[in-house]
Amino acid sequence: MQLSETDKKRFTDHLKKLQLRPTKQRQMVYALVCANENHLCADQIFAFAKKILPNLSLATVYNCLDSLVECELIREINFGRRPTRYETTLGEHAHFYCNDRDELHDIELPKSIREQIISILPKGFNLETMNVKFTGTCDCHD
Amino acid sequence: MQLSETDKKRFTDHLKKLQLRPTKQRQMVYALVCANENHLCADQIFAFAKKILPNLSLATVYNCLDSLVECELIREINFGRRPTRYETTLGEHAHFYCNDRDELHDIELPKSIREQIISILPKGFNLETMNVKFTGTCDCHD
DNA sequence: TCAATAATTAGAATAATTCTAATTATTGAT
DNA sequence: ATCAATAATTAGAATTATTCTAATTATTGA
Repeated sequence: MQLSETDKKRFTDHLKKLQLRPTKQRQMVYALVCANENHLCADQIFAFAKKILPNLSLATVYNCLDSLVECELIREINFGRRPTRYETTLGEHAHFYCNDRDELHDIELPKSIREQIISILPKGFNLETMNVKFTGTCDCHD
Repeated sequence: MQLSETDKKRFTDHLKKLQLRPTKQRQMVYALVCANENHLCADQIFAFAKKILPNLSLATVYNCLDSLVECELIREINFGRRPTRYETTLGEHAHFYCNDRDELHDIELPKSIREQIISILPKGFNLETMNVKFTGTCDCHD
């Protein structure tokens, strides 16, 4: 639940760039997103964080997540109508959503393929984000 | 707002395969999804359809959409936390969501690229759907 | 035409998220 | 360190999209 020195620096630096304050709530939320492979959603983060910051409000978790996304420390992942999940913004990859187990898996996306995908965009489309998403079932039992 | 002969046949055939009944509500909803390039969402479909079927209920629109998806006449498109939109299942393509105008655009996705993307999935992942999604802004004024 | 079954309806309920207004914390300037 | 200005947090209400429920109506095959 603690940030490494590197992540702590990343945390303060990214926030500072947008003049956002490094509050303990934001740090807690960021630490939880970093610590979990499992791509937590807001209410899971709230449940965990509440144990350590008992006065924490769910609205604050949403606010924190929004500002962490804004300064690009974390990214949103949406699948269908399921609640938004979050991950740290380290490296590009695709996502696989397992219907059976309601779980997300990261899938490595080679840079060359990523570039090919982006190249299909015609003129006049100004790209901000690109996502590759799979759904299905999987044999993983982690 | 009327289905072509081809689409009408597609409609009854697909439903029949799953023993679903070709009701006038389902046909209306299907016709609206087919007729609109604009990838309507449930409440837009409801608003249009209500003019023609005044007793129509929003729940029915959701039910119809669900059964049309189930028998693969239409497909859901989700972007972030926005309401689900729908399109007919004709051909594979990617989607571009324009943040400025809250609009979806179809982007042609060459088969070869699609195959390459699918090939990144490791063993143990049993694919059901694959989606390529872009966000950004665009110059389109349609 | 009738019974069985499926679909529709209206409205209530839910889930995730956003908003609001009051309180508290953080910041940079003194 | 202190203070004013500003930003963030909080609790709870509100909203949005969607789903559920139970009663009514339509469709189907015999």
